[in-house]
Amino acid sequence: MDSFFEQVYEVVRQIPEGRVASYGQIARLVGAPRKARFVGFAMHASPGMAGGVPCHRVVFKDGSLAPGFAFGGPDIQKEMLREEGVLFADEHHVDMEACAWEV
DNA sequence: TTCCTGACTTTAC
DNA sequence: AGTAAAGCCAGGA
Repeated sequence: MDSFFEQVYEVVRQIPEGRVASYGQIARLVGAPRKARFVGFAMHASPGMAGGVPCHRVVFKDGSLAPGFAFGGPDIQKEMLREEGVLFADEHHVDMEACAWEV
């Protein structure tokens, strides 16, 4: 697959544990800062962790999660990230300052 | 081909 | 700080 989605998957796949990246950040890494929306769509269509795509490490630019489209609830995703060592600024906001994925 | 939709981002109130 | 509207690009019908 040479589609834009594959590029997103490869980038997301490189996100280490305890680290989170925003959609715009990933979009910029693939060379398309305007396609942030498609990054999210790619996550939705992604095979998940089974395919090496930890979509739970992908959050909004402000660190908030996706309510209603997460793994059965943003609380689950939050707990998963917390288990990996991701710090939280709020109950539904990740501390991007401390856990922002740096290339 | 055109029209519609979408895990986003930014700006404005 | 929180909510609302506009802009953006690619894919599906």
